Amino acid sequence: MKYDFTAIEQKWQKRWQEEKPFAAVTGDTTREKFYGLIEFPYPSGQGLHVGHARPFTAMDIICRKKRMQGYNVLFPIGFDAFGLPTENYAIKNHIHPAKVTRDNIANFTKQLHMLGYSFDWDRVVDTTDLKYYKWTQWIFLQLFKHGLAYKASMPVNWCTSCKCVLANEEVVEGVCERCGSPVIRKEKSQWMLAITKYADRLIDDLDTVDYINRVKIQQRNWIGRSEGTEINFSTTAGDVMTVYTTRCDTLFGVTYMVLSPEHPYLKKWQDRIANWDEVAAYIDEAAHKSDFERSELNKDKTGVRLQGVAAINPANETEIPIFVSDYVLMGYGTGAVMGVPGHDQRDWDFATKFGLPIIEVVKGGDITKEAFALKDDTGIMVNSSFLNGLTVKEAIPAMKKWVTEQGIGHPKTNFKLRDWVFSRQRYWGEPIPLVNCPQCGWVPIDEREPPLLLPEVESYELTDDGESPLSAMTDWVNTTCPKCGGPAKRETDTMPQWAGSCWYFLRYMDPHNDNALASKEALEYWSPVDWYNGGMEHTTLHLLYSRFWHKFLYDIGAVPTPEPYAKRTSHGMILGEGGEKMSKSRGNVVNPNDIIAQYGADTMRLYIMFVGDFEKAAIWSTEAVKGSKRFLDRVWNLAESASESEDVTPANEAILHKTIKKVTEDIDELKLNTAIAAMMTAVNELSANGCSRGDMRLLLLLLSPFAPHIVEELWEMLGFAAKSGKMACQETWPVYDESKTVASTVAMAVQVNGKLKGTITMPTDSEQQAVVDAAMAVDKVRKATEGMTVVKTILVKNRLVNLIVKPQ
RNA sequence: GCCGGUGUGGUGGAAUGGUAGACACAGGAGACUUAAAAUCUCCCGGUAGCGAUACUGUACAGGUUCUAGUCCGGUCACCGGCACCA
Repeated sequence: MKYDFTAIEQKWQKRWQEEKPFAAVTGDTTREKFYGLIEFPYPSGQGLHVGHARPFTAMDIICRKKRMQGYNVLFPIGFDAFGLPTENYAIKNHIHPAKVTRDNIANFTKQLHMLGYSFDWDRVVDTTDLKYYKWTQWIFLQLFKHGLAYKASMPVNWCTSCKCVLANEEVVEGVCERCGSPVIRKEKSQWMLAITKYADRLIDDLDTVDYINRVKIQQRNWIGRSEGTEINFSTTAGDVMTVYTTRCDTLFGVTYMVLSPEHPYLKKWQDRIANWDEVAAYIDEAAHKSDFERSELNKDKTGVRLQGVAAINPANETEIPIFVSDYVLMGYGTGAVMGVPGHDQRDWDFATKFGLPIIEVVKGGDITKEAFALKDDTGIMVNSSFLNGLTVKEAIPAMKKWVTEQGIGHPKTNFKLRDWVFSRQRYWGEPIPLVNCPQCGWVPIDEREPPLLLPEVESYELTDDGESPLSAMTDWVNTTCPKCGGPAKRETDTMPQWAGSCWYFLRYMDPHNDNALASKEALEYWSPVDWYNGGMEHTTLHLLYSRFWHKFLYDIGAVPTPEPYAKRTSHGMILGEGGEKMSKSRGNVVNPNDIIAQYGADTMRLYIMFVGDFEKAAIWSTEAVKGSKRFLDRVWNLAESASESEDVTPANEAILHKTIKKVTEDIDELKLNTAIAAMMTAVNELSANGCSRGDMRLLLLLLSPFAPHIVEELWEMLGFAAKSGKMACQETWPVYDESKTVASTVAMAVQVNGKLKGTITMPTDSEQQAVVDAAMAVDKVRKATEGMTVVKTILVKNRLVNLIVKPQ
């Protein structure tokens, strides 16, 4: 019989879905659970991409093995379906985004089935489903009620093409992450989420979870905790000006101050500033630049000195000038910095340009050439009164203590992380369930009322002033205040795409619940997610946001664990044939459907796992796919030629046990490429030795998570299915016997002075004397040791012997 | 600039400090075939040699060690992230 993959795959996919579904979770909550999670896809019009196949296949393998090992496994799938591409497509083609979403989900579903993934299809989640997003809205309302959602007028990133506010995280190199158009700054009243209130816990609790290191490091750097000091400077204007510094030890070296152009004192001091016209012009210029332009253009420092106002250095009572310069950011610290040109390179550049004095307060560098910033702990304090003679490390706490005692400052922790801009002036997103009442302010809709439906609109186009399309729907906008009953208006902004993905893994635990986001029992049993795999690109966005929401839900008692994911791994990208990113414009996108049609889904699954180290980027090669197909052909032929015996062939025992061990361990460590290589080696050996049905049985069980269709077919063909009444995927995962993985003899390397001279075959666990005797019998060893004395022998059991020799 | 990662045959990639190149792809030789495809067998880092073999080889130049692709310090290149963060 021929290996007809198309027929086989259709047969088994149908059976798994209709006749013998095996992937649904069991209600048996006494069994140990395993919750394996992949990042649910955005159902784009392009359909599934080989980039999806890599993480999906890996987690499918892990979950299929866990099921065979007896776990109660939850392996769900869903769709993150709100978002701009769908909305833009809808606008362009005049099709309702809900319809676009439905069609795309149907297409994705078909493609996912074609790859044989063992998702629990009863638990599909769609973020645009009212039954789902009413709970997204519910979580938002809880955030609002706890003061973590607030409205603020602030400069926001405004995409000139999408006509939409973007989060800082969505702006890449000054352009919109999605459409590539320039982003400018614009003042707008926005809903914000106070993620910064959780900054400390988001960092500290990383110690409690098993994430790969680079994810932890990236999150820590993104949150950017910095332990410093706030110090108050008095000014000749009478106002006290507060600065933030991590180097309070250099206070005696401060020779000027700089304010950010947005600093409120500038306007306040307008009448005192003699050169106000010049200052105002500078402020205006800065306001018209995007963040990107500001950082681009500021390689050369610019700024204006304020005439008529000065500050006093509290350490030595010296009067120092104040500047305004756009290298100081209003959004970080206090929007004001103290200038220490001797020990900060930016300050040094600035002081040199404006001819300001440079004072050395830490000895160790040459401040006439460049700033002596903190390197190692080499510097010793000078010109600093009571700090003189101390190291920098000693001086920092000493100065913190001093400013605190003097009442002019205090230690302060700052974060780079900003609060999350949560509004979008868009249609295709969750409506924000708030009402603005002229009497009562912002009021949440009544949670007991029917959920706030995203209404049908005539047009999804933005209004001319950049407001959401919803704002044009006066029937919907005009409502009554839930509190006082007076006339009020609904919020017309919607939530960003990240909202729905913040908690979807909770919904999978109990997806049809109408009374809660999930039942307490389901949450208790399934939390936390045992293993979450996803892309590195989501490390600082989705992964951080969802940890934040989850911590909040934990605080209000809605979920039982402080962290959502126990373990996080990350896959590398699949690059096109030329080693470049796959993209439509490069024309190097590989469609999994084409590979499935030509080679079958099992080959596709195997190849995408065999292509390389899972965590690293890998280059796709359609040529190399053949190798995986050939392997399956060999498995097929081997099964057909297997002898009737259901016992394991003695000659194959060692290789089979070794392979069970290797595949079992490699799957747990996500080393799927070497697991497959081990099975290839086993097949090569079994072919050479001749194999029985008993041998085949073990091999098929190991291969079952990787290439499930062909395995089920062969399982049936060899009569195992008829005998046990079970499919291979329902069988018990094979266990290896350590003693059987070891062969009776081993090949050992013989070295003389560390150089390889030959190999010898020895009984396993041979003692040193026997090994040395055998080694000395090797011609090359005898030659190399002739006339020499062996001064030392190093034996590594079952691996090598190294003879250290010296002339006699 | 800072943070993280990577550097191994023609290619993708393997190697708890212990025989570098497993397993594949491509290539070469042969078998089968009228022929091709498929399949099977063998070869396949470099230099020298008919060959046994010798030397050499994991980005570069060092160090530690009986032994280094692996550990340590330095340099270079590439990839990803952040970027005036005080």
